[in-house]
Amino acid sequence: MALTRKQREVAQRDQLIRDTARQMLLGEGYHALNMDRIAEAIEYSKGTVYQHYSSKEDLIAALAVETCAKRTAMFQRAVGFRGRPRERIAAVGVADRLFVDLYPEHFKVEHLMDMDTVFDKASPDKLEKMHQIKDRMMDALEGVVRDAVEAGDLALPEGAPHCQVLYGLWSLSVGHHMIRTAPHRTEHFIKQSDGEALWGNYNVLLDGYQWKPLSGEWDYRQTVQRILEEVFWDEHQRLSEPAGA
Amino acid sequence: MALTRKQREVAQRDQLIRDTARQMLLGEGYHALNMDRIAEAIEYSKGTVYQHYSSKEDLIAALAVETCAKRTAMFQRAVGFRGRPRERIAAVGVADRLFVDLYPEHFKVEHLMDMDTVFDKASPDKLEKMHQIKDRMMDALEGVVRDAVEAGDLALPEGAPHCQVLYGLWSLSVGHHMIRTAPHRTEHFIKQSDGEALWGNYNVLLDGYQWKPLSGEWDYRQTVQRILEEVFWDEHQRLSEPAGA
Amino acid sequence: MALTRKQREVAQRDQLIRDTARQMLLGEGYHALNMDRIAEAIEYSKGTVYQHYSSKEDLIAALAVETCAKRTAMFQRAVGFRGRPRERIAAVGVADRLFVDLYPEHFKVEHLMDMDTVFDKASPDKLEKMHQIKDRMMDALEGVVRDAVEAGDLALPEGAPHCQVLYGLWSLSVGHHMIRTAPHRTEHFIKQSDGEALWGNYNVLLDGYQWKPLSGEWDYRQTVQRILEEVFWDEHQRLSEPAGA
Amino acid sequence: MALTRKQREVAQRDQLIRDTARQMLLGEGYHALNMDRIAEAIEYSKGTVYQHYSSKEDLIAALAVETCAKRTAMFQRAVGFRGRPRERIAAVGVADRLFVDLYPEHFKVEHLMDMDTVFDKASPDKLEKMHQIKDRMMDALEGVVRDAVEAGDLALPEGAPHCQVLYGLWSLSVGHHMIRTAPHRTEHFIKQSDGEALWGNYNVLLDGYQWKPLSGEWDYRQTVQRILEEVFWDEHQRLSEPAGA
DNA sequence: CATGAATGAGCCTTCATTCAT
DNA sequence: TATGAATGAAGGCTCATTCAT
Repeated sequence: MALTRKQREVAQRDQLIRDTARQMLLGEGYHALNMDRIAEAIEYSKGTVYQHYSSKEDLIAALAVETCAKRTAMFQRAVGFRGRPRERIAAVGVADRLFVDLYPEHFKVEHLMDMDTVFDKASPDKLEKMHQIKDRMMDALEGVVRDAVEAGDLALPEGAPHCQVLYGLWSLSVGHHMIRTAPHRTEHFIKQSDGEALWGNYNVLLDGYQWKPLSGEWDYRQTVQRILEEVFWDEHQRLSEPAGA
Repeated sequence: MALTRKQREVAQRDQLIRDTARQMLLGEGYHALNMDRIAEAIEYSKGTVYQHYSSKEDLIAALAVETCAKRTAMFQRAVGFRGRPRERIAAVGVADRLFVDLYPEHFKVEHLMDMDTVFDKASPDKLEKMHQIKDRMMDALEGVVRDAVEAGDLALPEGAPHCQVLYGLWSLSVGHHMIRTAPHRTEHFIKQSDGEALWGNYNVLLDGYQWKPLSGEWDYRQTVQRILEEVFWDEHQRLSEPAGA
Repeated sequence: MALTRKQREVAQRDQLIRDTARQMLLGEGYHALNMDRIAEAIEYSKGTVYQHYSSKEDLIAALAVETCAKRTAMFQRAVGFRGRPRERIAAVGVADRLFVDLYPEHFKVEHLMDMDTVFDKASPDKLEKMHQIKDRMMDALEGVVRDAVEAGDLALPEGAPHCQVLYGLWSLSVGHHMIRTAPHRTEHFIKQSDGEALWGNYNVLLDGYQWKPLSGEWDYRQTVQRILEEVFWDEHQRLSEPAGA
Repeated sequence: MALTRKQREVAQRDQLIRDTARQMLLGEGYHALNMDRIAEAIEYSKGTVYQHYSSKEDLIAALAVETCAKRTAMFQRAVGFRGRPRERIAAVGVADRLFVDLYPEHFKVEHLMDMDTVFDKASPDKLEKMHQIKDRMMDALEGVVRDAVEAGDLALPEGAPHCQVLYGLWSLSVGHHMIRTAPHRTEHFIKQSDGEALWGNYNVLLDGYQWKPLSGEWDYRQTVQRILEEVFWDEHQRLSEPAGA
């Protein structure tokens, strides 16, 4: 048990490094993200940072893996929500909404992995892990679509492949994230609260696919409330608290 | 008039610089984009490049402005398509589809502007211009939505602000672009041809908004054909030609 | 006596460290030689390595001292070979030949001591020891030359100081070692087996000094055989065995 | 012709960089040799140094190539000395003696090329050039040996390959250089002036090979004088001048 | 105007060494 | 005594930017 404390410290610092890196990325942009500044910010030496991540690219990959894993886990839990497929896919939407707020820089990091030399220099096991996580995410989502089709709740348009609906939801989500985290003046169309914009379109798209809404009267609010309470209470609480707490 | 030739040469080189920068960005990624390589590629000196763009950030901003202007222009032309609002907004969808293929790096550049120090160092007039362009784009798009509502073709869901539908379309588009240009393995959901995926969801979203389709039988293909012929013949031709020509 | 086991363990580890360092130097070059890798290779911690050697330079000095001592010891035994001076100096030649094969990195290490900061940072007693060893080596060698001169077997050229012959042999040896351990393409002149090249010139140089060969017919092979059997049987055996044994 | 001045300046700085690097290597050892210090010493920026040599390894390779070329050139001139083979090979000896004094760090640099990652990172053309230079050197030397054999001046010992004599001379030279440039206390055997030690053994080795000396009485001094005057006057003068001049 | 040599701040990374446990 | 996490000086290299020609 003597080791456990050390290990905990290491794990904590691991987290600290990633959080710091994320914050920099979000706050001051890509160019502000460098190993020197991270070391300075966490008040450890550069060498120590390198004992956690063998290179800058490895760190970036770790950031991506971490949030991707969180996202997958949230989606898996969402998919497990008890109810009709439409309710379960709605839970995914809720998960996504929460995820944006919890990890607003997620797609920034993912995009970084493309622009940079990350693929060449990140440790292969991280890349492999990443791929597995994404596979699991797709499996979960596809499960809901399949269930919906089987249950007769969803009839895909003729010629539309099985995955098109997922691609639509995915695009909406990615686009939303990108627009959200841009420092641009986007007040053009965003006159709604952050989540509303995504959530509204999310459901409209599902409606467009004629994914059968629940029992005549579909009460968004109530279902969302149930999802939050039954599946994402922790995340919901965390976001409701004042930021500094 | 003696100056005119000079001016033309300058403008040509301007274009050459931007095209070269774009190509590098798309082909070899952000890290390969540097002033040395650009100068080398265009076979002019670095000093000359700096006479066109006062800094690297200024060049990147210019790239963004250029494609954004193209996009706006295409959207404006799309909006001017003669027909019912649904046809006009379909024309916007067609424009977007063409735009992705013509300037696949557009959102990469836009994203660069966020991650980088671009906003601080790019010339203010470029940023101003950018804003104007985006405003014009929004005006054009909003016009269609307003017309649709006035014509009774579109009834926005209760509580949904006027711009939500645009935000949905915009997110879809941005998300699609980002996913497209990622070197990731995205074969997960993309089993359709490039344009299909976007186009399909674009229309489903409109359907979701219950934006009235034309005259009972809505013939996608025929309308698209008309749009291409009447509005985007040039762009369509350019994309159909063999790349090298 | 309880300590003795501990002491033995320490001495063993001492040897292990030096052997490991040597192997790295020979196999992967100077840049691969660092305290981290040594610690890893011997499966002890870096701190432990530092308990043996107070600095990297101290370790390198120890390597040099060790092989230098071996070399001196071999030369002293060679010099003690029973026979005429020419036979005794031949025994030195045989010793050198064997030494190259046993410690091919010896001059690499010695050279390192020059290039590096070794002299400033190695423990003074090691440097002192080194000097003593070299003195002893010279004493042994000079003894043979003196005996040869006294016995009338060798008449140094006019004006040639007493030590010139030794300097010649020494240069030959050092040069041979350096050429041998270079990864260069040296196939230019080396068409002989490894030892032959050195051995041949060694004797030719002695002949050049008109160092009287034994009894009319000088049989290289037989004398070498006798030297190996009577003086260097162990070393000879060790080199004849398969490497892995 | 306008360019010529620039080019001259560049060439001069090229030389300055190499000279500075050499000086550091000789004076303060390998660890003192780094790009920062070189830049500082030549009073140019690091970037400028890198415009001359693309990497540290490339610079080291350049050092080696330069002195190796000088050496080859000197040997080629020596070989061209008019006289019997023995006189010509003596001229090579003289060349070597001068070379040691002119470029005392030569073999240090050559050795560096082995220890370092030089082979991997130096520009391939430099490595190729190096090889060619060495080939030319060997050709020149072999020519003399062949001529000596054909002229009946030299009868190689039975079984000794054609190149053994060259290997002997080469070893002597390398060994001498290494011993000379070592900061060790080598006063053990070196009681002669610098050149004497090498020169003496050089000739003794040739005698050992029974390479026929000239006309009964062979006058070293006079021949050396002739060689210096006819072939290496420049080098000889340069070395005779006070160092600082 | 065009050039491209020169600059130097800044970044990533390594590794000898120390010291609290 | 053994450990190995932490340190931070040092070094290699890049690249946006300037300016004398």
